Amino acid sequence: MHNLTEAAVVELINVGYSALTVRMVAKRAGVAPATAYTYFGSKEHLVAEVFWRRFEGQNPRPLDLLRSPAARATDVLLDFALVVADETEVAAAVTVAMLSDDAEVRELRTRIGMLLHRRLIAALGDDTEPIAIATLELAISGVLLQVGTGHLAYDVIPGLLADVSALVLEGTRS
Amino acid sequence: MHNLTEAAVVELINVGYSALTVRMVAKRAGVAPATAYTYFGSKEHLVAEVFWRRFEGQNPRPLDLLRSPAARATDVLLDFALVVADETEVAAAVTVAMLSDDAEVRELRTRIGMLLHRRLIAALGDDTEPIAIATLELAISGVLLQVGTGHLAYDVIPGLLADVSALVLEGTRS
DNA sequence: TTAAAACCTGGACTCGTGTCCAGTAGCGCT
DNA sequence: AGCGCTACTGGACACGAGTCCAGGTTTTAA
Repeated sequence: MHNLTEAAVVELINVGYSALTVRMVAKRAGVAPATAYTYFGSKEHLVAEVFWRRFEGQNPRPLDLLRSPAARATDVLLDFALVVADETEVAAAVTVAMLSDDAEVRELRTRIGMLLHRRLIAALGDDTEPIAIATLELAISGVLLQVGTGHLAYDVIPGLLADVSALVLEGTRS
Repeated sequence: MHNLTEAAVVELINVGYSALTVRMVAKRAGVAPATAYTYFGSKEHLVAEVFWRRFEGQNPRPLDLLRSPAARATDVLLDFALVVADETEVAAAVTVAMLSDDAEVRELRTRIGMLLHRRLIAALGDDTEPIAIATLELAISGVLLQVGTGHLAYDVIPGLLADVSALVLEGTRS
């Protein structure tokens, strides 16, 4: 079952999301297709789970109050993005899968959103302007989306997120 | 062929994206499935085309220099979001479809991104900070995504976009 | 040791995707 | 009227998603 998500990653890297078949993932994990479907109700659920496992399993950097709020926000967002962004195929797959209207995927989506929200609040303090938090959350969705579509390269993400955080939290423009 | 995109919208509203079948859309448009596939190489392409047609066909409000830059940006973003956001099913479908790695969809994605970019530049002037434009673009992607997943309701969009524009372009926080 | 419970398996099934192609209808042009 | 071009058709095809189930294997616990 753990093997399944790992096998899914390998398949993603090898053949990409659209060519990924549950049957192949199952074979790679040494398991019958029917078994795979008892754990993951859909291809989307399987792939979305990859993201959730990695994100949840991450231990966030400790809060460092000496750094600026913008720097702390950047760290949180960067951790989030880097969960998958260094493997373009995986990022693309996860982005698509996460949009499914599958019940299990919806559940994961909610959990991920809440965890990210909590981490941002933890990093910034709960007296931060809600609109600033919301804007950061919208921006990071956008980043994931752009990475998934290949319109944003991996190596510009850190700089971009730092700029966005600075703009949103400090009004540092240009 | 025009009938096809219109039929697709009806189907989306009736049964949603995952249950939408090209065969049904074709039948509704009074055309054989094979014919549908000569115009649209994939289900994703068909749905993405709905967005593109509507967005391109929109005639943008005239530039009103008396209003603030933030207000002008809000208009552009709002026009973009409202292309589909008032029909949740359509928004969800378009968001998913747009992520496909299909060549035709990639093409549409690029065109849409460029047109939005041009409209923002036209509204704000080409001396606007690139990071501000980029943040707005990321945020609007995020909005589309959140609407598509049902995590953002239609009626909060105008207020949200106005707040984001104000924050990003004027540093108006709280 | 043995019975019950939990888990896995192969294989069949429905249905939609996307492709292909030989045939036909319709249209403009001469 | 006759020609040719383009558009559409229907039907067959390979293949994967997701479901189902009867039977087998392993685990647990008595």
